[in-house]
Amino acid sequence: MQTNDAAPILASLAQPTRLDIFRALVVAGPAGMPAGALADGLGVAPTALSFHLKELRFAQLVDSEQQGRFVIYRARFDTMNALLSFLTENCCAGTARSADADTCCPPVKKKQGSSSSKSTISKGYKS
Amino acid sequence: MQTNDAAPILASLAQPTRLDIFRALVVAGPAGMPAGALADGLGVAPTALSFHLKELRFAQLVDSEQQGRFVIYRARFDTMNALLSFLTENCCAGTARSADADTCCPPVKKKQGSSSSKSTISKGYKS
DNA sequence: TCAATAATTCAATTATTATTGAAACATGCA
DNA sequence: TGCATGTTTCAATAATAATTGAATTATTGA
Repeated sequence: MQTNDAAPILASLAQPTRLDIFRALVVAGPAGMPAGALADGLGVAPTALSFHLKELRFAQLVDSEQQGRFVIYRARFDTMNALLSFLTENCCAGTARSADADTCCPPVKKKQGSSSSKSTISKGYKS
Repeated sequence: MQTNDAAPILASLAQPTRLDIFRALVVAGPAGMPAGALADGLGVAPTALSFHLKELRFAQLVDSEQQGRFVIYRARFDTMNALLSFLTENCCAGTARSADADTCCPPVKKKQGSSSSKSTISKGYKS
């Protein structure tokens, strides 16, 4: 994944209603939920819900499947996993990962002076 | 963390330039980088960079510190960790976490029929 | 003090997103 | 067929965000 793939996915999660929708679908798990149950549960107007679900589907964060007159929505864990990997992939650059619950690396007491690591964008500057 | 805390943080990452800035700062680690080096490395106009850094600072994703005539920016790992925890906290609802690299849970072959889990928003519907 | 460098603020423009209500489409059942 | 339910589309409006260039502030060194 790259910046330009990740940004639209993040954008679709960056809206309270959509974030709530996605989280509800994560909790619902593989069984998914029909649109109406989401609307009722979250107190969102059907029109607004449809709009947000469309955004989430476009970002590949959810799947939908028609079941009778319901449309069942499911969270796409594969996309979420790819996003999380992308967000954490440079997190531990050069440092060991904490044994603790932290997913991204904590600030580490570093020793100064070793010249810039693998960054392609670091640029010399004199302090 | 709650939806309304997470959404603005996600929003500040949901913009390609800002995502690149943040990732560059993650790679730079605790030493951080001055604004100008980011501008040069990423090819962003100083004005635009300032705008985006302000957004990131507002979202508490970066810190800044004046050092001489440079302003050094650093990624805030604490905020990123909190965000990642929030995004993954319901991921494995009821299912064992994969031993693999997946941070969020993969879809699991589920058995149907057990009534809705701990969701507060699930709502009965007949398929 | 003056000039040069680093960074930010301001104002104007453009582009994108979210919300609403009305209408339309689709499915299931009497 | 015809009505009720579930969901989506459309059009209009309101709100937010991003980009640009010019001007401003702050720091350093000649």
